[in-house]
Amino acid sequence: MPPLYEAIYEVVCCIPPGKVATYGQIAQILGRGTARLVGYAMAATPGETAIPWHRVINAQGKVSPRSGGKGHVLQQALLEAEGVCFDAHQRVDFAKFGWPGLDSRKI
DNA sequence: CGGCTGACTCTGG
DNA sequence: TCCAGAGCCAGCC
Repeated sequence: MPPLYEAIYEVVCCIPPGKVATYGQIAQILGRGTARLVGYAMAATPGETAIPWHRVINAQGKVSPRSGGKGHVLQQALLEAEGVCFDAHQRVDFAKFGWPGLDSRKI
């Protein structure tokens, strides 16, 4: 596992249940890479690990429709199971469920 | 070393 | 508010 990817996973693991973070936020916390890299790093996730990849969404507050898979549906289900609510447009309210990890920066 | 690919983000219409 | 186009970086042939 590449260092950068591992760092991304580590930050994602710091996201508490019931909260969500954006790709750009993760990249900003790391201080390295861009939002895309974070997304691509997620795509490279084995899935067998305990990485809460479902807590990472795009800047629009919606889950990313990954290539040909139904993972976004599972992602929504996992988030709802943690208490994250979606609106009629399948959007998450960052004011309520946004991860203030960058703002607090107490990690 | 060069080129291709990918779960994003921003700006303009 | 929604759609389309351009820019970007790391990893892997």
